[in-house]
Amino acid sequence: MSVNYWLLKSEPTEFSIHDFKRHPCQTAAWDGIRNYQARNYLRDSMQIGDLALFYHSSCPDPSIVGLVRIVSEAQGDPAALNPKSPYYDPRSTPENPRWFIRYLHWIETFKLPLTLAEIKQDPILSTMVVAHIGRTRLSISPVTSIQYERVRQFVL
DNA sequence: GCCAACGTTGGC
DNA sequence: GCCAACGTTGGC
Repeated sequence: MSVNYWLLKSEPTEFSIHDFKRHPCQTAAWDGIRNYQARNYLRDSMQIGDLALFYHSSCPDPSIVGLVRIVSEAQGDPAALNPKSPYYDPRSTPENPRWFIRYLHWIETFKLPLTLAEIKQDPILSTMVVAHIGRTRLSISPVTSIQYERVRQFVL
């Protein structure tokens, strides 16, 4: 079983890579996914041990800023069951969850973040899903091993 | 704050 | 099942 690579988007004002590093056990639930394609990646395609590039969006300089690891199976998102949560969804039940979370573990904050502008300029990285207008809404996207290795060359 | 892109909803 | 209207995302 090989390791898959992913890219996960987070707004740094909500939860940044720096918040992640300071989080207890450097482990946090990845929750609030309310997009079906992202849900399917999270629930069906991710495997424990997979690596994910951590991307800061909706900020002055959108960038890949670090690396995290998927450390749990998919679990029902409890926020979907809480009527007071902005992520509440009455169609989700404990027996039949509609939305899911994964626990992630912080691995690394890159010394040199890789900006979206740089991603778009690179012939290999410009093929990444995140670089394409219209796919920017996808909060979880797959990354190839070639793309991942290319990112590593920049952030070293 | 603008707006392109596109997912979701709901009437038919 | 089509598709118009609407809502959301997110770069700029």
